[in-house]
Amino acid sequence: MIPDLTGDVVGVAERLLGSRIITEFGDDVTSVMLTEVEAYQGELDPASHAYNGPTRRNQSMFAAAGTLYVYRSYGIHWCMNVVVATKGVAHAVLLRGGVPVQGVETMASRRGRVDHLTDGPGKLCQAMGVTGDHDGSSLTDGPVRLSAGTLPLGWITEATPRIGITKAAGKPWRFIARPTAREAVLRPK
DNA sequence: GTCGCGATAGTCT
DNA sequence: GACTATCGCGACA
Repeated sequence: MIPDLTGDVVGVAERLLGSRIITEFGDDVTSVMLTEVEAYQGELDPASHAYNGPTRRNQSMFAAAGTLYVYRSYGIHWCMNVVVATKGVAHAVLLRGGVPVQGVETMASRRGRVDHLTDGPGKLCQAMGVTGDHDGSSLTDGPVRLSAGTLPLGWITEATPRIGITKAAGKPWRFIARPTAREAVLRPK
């Protein structure tokens, strides 16, 4: 079941915390619970790739809600976004990180290490095997799927300024989920 | 734990 | 030709 992607992209981003991303390539199945996302308001948002209108790179951002947008960052990393809003409106939620739920060994194999598997946008894509080949695919019935979910009890969410950008950096459109101190024992290392 | 820095290549101007 | 929605490593605390 795909989460509700209607309404303002900022609200959608916050609601996506706790949802699961699932990838399935042959026998390799991985899933991650989202704990860090950012909202981008397309052509209204100077920090968005879509601010200057459609280009070759960002065209799938203009597709309908539930489309996957994958782009290359710094020439070497892949980053994935969930496209929100209607066709022609380039709102999207950048998936920055999560905690491994399923397929940990597969992710460790892809990453070449056993820790810090999914705690950054580039790492998340590498661990889950997502590349530019999947740009524009459907999150409902493609190899990369989005499934509704909720955060564990005792987890809190907070809004902070976005990271790693130079324009409109002050908008509190980055959402992070984390255990409260009492639940910190559950926190992955 | 935090901070600084270099690598790297696709995309846009 | 410049820029980038990052990562991983080493230094230091």
